[in-house]
Order: sequence, then C-alpha cells, then structure tokens
Amino acid sequence: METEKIVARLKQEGLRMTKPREKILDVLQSTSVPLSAEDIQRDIDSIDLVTVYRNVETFLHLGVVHRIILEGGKQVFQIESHSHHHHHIICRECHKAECLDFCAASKIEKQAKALGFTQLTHVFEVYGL
Amino acid sequence: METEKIVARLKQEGLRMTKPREKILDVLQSTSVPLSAEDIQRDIDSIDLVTVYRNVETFLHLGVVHRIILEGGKQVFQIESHSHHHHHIICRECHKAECLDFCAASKIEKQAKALGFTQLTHVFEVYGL
DNA sequence: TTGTTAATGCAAGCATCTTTCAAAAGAAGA
DNA sequence: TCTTCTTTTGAAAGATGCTTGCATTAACAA
Repeated sequence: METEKIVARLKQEGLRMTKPREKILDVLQSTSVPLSAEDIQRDIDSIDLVTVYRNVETFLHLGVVHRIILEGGKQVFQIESHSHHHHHIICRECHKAECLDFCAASKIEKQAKALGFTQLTHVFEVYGL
Repeated sequence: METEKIVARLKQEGLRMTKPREKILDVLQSTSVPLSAEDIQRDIDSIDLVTVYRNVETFLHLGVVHRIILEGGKQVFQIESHSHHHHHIICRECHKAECLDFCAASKIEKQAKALGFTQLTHVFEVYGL
C-alpha cells in the first residue's frame, strides 16, 4: 500500500503521520518478509519498541498491514498488498512468507454456524522449510 | 484416550507413569474444554507449573494430547480422543472447542510443495462465540 | 503562533513459557 | 527388601514477547 493512501486512512481516523510511523512503513514497504516488532526496531536508527508495537497495532486496525501468528504465538507483520482474503505458507527458519490463493473458510464457517457459533474468525497458516 | 493405553505409550519410550502425570491426565480426561497449563495446575492440589508444562509437552509428543493455539498465541491442551487429523472451532470466551470434520491441508500442501516448501505443518483454528 | 490532542519514549509490569540443578521417586535387579 | 540407576520433580531464576502508565514532545488546525 502506498504511503499517500495510508496518510489518508490515518487522517480519516483523526490520526497523524509522524516520523516514527513513516520509518516503520518504510521498513515494511521495502521487504516481502513479514517482520516482528523487534525486526522493525532493529532496522530503524532510534525507535522505542513500544512505539513499534503501538503503531503496527494501529496499522492493523486501519487495514494497512496484516498480522501473521507464527507457530508458538509470535506475531509478525506485513504490508497489506492484496485486497482479497488470503493465507500464507511460512518458512520456519527465515519466516519468509508466500501467499496462498485458497481459503476453505466458507465451507468451515457454515459448519461452525451449524454448531451455534457466531462472530467467526480463523487462523490458517502453513509452515515449512 | 484411556490411562492404560497411555501407560503403555510411556513405557514404550522408557518413560514412567507418576503421580503428577496421573493427576494431569485425570484433569484432562474429565473435561471437554481445552485447558492451559495454568488451568491444569489450578485443578490439582499441589503441582508445579513447570511439571505441567513438561508433561503436556511429553504427552503431546506421545500423541496423548493435542495442542490448540488460541488467538494471541496462548496454548491449550486437550486429550486426544479421535485418532484422525482434525481441527476445532473454539469459543473466544470460554475456550470450549468442538471438532470440525474438515481439513483442506492436502489441497494447500500440494500448492505449498509446488512453491518449494518441505516438511509442512499447518495451523488451522476457527474462533467464534 | 498558539492551543489542543495525538504520539513518543522511558520505566516498570505482566503473562507465558524455559532452563538449571539438587533432591525425590520409580523401576529393576541382587 | 536393599541397592543402584535413571527419570521426574519442584524451586528459583531467567527469557521472551508484549502492555500499561505517565510525563514530555510533536502534529496540525485555527
């Protein structure tokens, strides 16, 4: 997603484009590998980890980035480049992720609804080497 | 899974059935809700959390329990009652889980292999209320 | 330029899980 | 039963990943 559009999304919510936010976006925009908060911090000269956490969270709510939960529960972030719902195949070693073009959600969610569940979300990630 | 069979699985690996292991199994066998290590500890009179963590890990490797990763990365455990591979729909509030009888893994893994990945595993959980 | 509010950095805190190690308990044989 | 060997345990400390509180700073609209 382009910075211009992101500024607009921020403004829409009464939020501001700041130096730290610009730097975080720079980092995320210049890689295809999903990054953890720490990865992002490491790539920026001087930024607090808290600031990174708060901003990826903000970007997540704005739909600017998406989050992938790794085996073990650690979270990594990637710029939202595709608008359609999709999942990933993730390398356990380097954490590089590729998009998969398939999601069985509709089938599953039908079954889940039959069981009486509402407000469904799902996690589906494939891991390999 | 019945305790008898579990003792056999332990012995197979040169491991022992102990009081703490018995108690952990009791707790897991007497509920349908997946439990966290802390949940299990709370239900037992006097057991160290470390012991719980170590033993659910052991049981996991033996195939006696399976692990569910909640949104947020926390892990919970449930006695393995079905032998076939399956996934869950999990309540975000009470963590009660029901089994789903569907898994798209084979389709997805074909695609993942085409991308050059090996040693595939996957996480697929559906959450709701 | 000024005032308002959002955003930052720092410190501390918290939840979950792991490692280390000495002591205790289980299993097997004498 | 006693001995010996190995597994298992519990206690303490540590690691990791993320969050909260709060005083200060920076956006940005008027």
